[in-house]
Amino acid sequence: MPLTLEDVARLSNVSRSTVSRVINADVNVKEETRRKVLNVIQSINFQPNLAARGLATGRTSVIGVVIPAGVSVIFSDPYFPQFIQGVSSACNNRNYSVMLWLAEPEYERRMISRILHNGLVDGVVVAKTLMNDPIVNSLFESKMPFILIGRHPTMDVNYLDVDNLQAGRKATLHLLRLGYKRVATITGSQDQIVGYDRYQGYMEALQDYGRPLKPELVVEGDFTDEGGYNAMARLIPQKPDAVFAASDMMAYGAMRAIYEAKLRIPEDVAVLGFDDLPASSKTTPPLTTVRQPVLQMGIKAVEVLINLIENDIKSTQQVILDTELVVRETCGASLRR
Amino acid sequence: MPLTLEDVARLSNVSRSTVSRVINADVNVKEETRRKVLNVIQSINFQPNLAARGLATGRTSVIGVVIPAGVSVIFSDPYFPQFIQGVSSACNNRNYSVMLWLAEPEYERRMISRILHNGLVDGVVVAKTLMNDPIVNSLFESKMPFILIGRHPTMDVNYLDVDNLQAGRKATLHLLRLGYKRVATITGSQDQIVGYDRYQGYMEALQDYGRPLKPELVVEGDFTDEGGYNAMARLIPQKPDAVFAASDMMAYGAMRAIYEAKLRIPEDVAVLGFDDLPASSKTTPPLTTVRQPVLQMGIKAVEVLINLIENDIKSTQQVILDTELVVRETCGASLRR
DNA sequence: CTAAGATTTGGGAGCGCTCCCAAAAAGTGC
DNA sequence: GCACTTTTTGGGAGCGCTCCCAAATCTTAG
Repeated sequence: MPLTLEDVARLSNVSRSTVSRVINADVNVKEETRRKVLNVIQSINFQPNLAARGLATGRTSVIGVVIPAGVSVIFSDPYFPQFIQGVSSACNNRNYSVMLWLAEPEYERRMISRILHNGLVDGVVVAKTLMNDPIVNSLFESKMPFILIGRHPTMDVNYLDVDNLQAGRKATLHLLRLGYKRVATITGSQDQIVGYDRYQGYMEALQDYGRPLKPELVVEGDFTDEGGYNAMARLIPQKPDAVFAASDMMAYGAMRAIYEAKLRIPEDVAVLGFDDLPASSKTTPPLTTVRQPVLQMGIKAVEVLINLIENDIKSTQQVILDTELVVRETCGASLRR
Repeated sequence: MPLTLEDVARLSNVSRSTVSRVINADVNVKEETRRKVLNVIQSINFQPNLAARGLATGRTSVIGVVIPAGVSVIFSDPYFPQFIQGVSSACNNRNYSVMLWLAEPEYERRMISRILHNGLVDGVVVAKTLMNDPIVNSLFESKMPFILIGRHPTMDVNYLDVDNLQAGRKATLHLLRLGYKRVATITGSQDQIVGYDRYQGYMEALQDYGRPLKPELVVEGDFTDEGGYNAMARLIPQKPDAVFAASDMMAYGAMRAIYEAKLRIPEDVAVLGFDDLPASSKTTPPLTTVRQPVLQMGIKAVEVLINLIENDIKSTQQVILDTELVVRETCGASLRR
């Protein structure tokens, strides 16, 4: 039922091969012929069958996006929709399609097999890398092009990241410069590289300022609202005057905990987040935070990946994007100067 | 480089055909042979090439998910991640893969072409239907199996929905029963069917109670926080004592507007939302809302769709899932009885 | 006008799988 | 042990495309 190259060939009095050349923009076609064929293609709205093309070329023009994050995170964090939006947009642009895999532990092995051996995709974007992700190891051993979002601490792989360490440092320094004495942090999960890096940045900032690291002012969260709330509840008895939360979601939770303890923001406790989610400009008071270019990360990741695929590049590439400190009210900057 | 059926055949001393039978669980294979072949498959971790299979069978075991909603919505609404999670989970379960398309106006025509004519997918789930979506029309005219999330007002198509009208009615009745006299509503976009239906439910509830519809108590929102805030700002001068927002996001915005007007919730204005987002149990006070089984919707939609595909069903199917009124604090139920 | 070269076109082979039909093997009854 | 049926297996054809090589056509210079 669907149309084939052969149909187009017949209708335009040329051969299958010539039609194929026209479709693939081969230069060796007489202008007149090209026009004739293009007309036919247009008029019957012909689209080549991608399975057949994939079989013949070994390429599918599909890239896979793997989201290893657990269920809880993807539910509540706008990071992923935004990232996927970027990926999707870049793919549309380059005429690729997006295959989405959410890693569920039960299916993980099967999923990896499919990705690697089934010939479904030309390359893979791994959104949010865990410290020891089996997918990354499998990809590394295969010859499938892939790019991680978030640097990898040990392997020499393609990745795209923001400089979380510098960003964490920048955020913490901002609080220290404002004169806070007991700057606490709610870290992200330490099995995620971003969580680890932002915490390192916190520690470096303390060092820059010649302040000792006080373990009682460090609590590990899990990037969720809930986690931020619980962490802050544990932090409050330690009387911090400022807290750097490694995600906006955790900052929201922390703010709730602070209010429930009848403390004021930023007068009693200043808060600084990370992500600049859309809601962060609308908290009371508006949240000071570090903005990540999430959409651009999706776009850029795809561009790098497609470049890798199409030009068969072997050397690894690392891309670092900038973050930006967005100063609003919760850090108390307007009060303190 | 990748392994083929022929390789497996050679290694297990049978023919290509027999291996194919084993892989496709054909009954006409001697048990002994099957075991032998399976062993080889296991030991070399063979995975059939899906492009080749797709070409031979005309099926890809991939379903497409189309999200026509505009950029702004997908950014901030946890509905989509959760829905996709359901879709993905059901697909993993049935050994399908998910192709994701976010509709961007510039690429819409091309996207539709790819979906319909490229042979990439066996069927399509359209998440959130707009009133006059070109994608729906194209799908309807093609023979591609598809299912809409959200009923279609005029066409006889497969869909899965919650009974938004009843839910809107149930929500409004809840407020009326609590004795509120001026029950306002912030509707969803009226070019989305859900927005329209929930508003119909609101009107029916008023009718049930013999109350006239007061146009000054109805403002159209766009399902976003921002839209809810603006709508509520316009509503406040009309002195409503309760408001039914057609989404939780809008309810959040409305609550901000109410607080900024120095009014109390629920004493001065009661609020009722729709969706039961994770954050809704944590607003101050916690939001009374209508819960939709979003995850189940994703799962169920895929199950219906795969059934349609695999059994080549022609008659249309409509599935309606139940909603649940989640009574918390913002409706003032605990105060009023 | 012709030979050599450049441009353009056509058709075979093959990508890895499934489907179908026919051949081979195994089973059955007398 | 033979004829016949049933089960199991093998191999050809073909899905719709690309790639390659050779054939056809057009150019150009002598």
